[in-house]
Amino acid sequence: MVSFAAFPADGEGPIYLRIVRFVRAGVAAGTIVDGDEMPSRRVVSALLGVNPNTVQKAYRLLEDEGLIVSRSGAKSYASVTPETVEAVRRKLQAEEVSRVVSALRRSGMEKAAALEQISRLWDEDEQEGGEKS
Amino acid sequence: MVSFAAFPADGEGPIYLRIVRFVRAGVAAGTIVDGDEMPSRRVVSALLGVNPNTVQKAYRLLEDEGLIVSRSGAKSYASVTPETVEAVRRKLQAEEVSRVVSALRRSGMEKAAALEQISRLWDEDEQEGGEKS
DNA sequence: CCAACCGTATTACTCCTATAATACAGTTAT
DNA sequence: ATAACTGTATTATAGGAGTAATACGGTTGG
Repeated sequence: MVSFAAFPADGEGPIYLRIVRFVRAGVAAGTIVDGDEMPSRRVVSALLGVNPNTVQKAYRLLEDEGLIVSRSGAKSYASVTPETVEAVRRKLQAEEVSRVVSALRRSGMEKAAALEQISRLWDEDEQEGGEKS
Repeated sequence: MVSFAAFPADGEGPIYLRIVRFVRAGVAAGTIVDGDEMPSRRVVSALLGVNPNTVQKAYRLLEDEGLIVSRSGAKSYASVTPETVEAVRRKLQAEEVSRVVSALRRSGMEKAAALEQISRLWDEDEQEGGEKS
C-alpha cells in the first residue's frame, strides 16, 4: 500500500499538483513499485484535510501519465514499468524547464534572447552571483 | 515621440505585459532614446483598443524599472540612460538566465536537451494541467 | 444479496487576475 | 482663466483556477 505519511505538510503550488509530484517522486525513488495499491481518494483526502475531488484531480493526472490504473468502483493501483519510470524522469525535468520558462516569460524576455543567453552561460559555472539591484 | 505603430497585433500573455515588453525591446534596440515623449495612456489605449488603465498598468511597471518618468498631469517621457539600460539588461539576463542555467544543470540536464525543451515549451507554458482528456 | 466501500460526474463557491468604467486631480497652451 | 489635455485612484466586471458539496453508479467481500 502506497503511504502518504511522508507527504510534506508545507509545499508550493496547488494541493493536487503536490500530490502528483509526491507520487512521481515515489516512483522515481523506487518507494512505489508496480502493482502497489493506492489509498482511495477519500482516505487521502481525509489525511490531507481536503476534498476527495482534489485528490481525484491528482489521480486523474497520474492516470494520464500511466502511473496508476483505476477501475470504476474498484481500487487503484500503481503501474510502474521501466517505461513509466523513464516518463516520470522526463516529466520531472520538463516541469523544471516549465517553471524556468514561465519565470523568463514573466520577466518579459524574448524567446530568442533567452535561448541565446542560456546557451552562452551554460558552461560558465561561476556565474551565479545572486546579488540584486 | 515613441511610436506604437509597430506594436504587434497578436501576441501572447496579457496586454499590459505585452506593452511592457514592447517598450523594453525598443529601449534595448535603441529605437527609444532618452527624453523621447511617450504617447499618453489614452492615446495608446485608443490605438490598441483597450482601457487607459490597462496602459497605465504597463506604464507603472515601466516607471518602476526606471524606463519612463511621469509627472501627474504632464506628459511622460522615456528615461533611457546607461544606468536604466544596464538595469534592464541585468534584470533580464544576468538574474534570470543564470538562475535558469544553474537550475537546469542541477537537475542533470544536457545542454542540448535543455535548449530544445525550452524552445518547445516556450509557447505552451501551461503548468502541466491538461493534455488528453 | 447488500452493505460498505470504491471511482466518477456535476455543480457551486471562492479567490485572483486582467480589464473596464468612472471619477478625480494636475499641467499647459491659449 | 479655462479648455483640453495629462496622470492617477477607486471601484466594478468577466473569466479562470483551485477546491468543495453533493449525488450517482460500479465493485467486492461476507
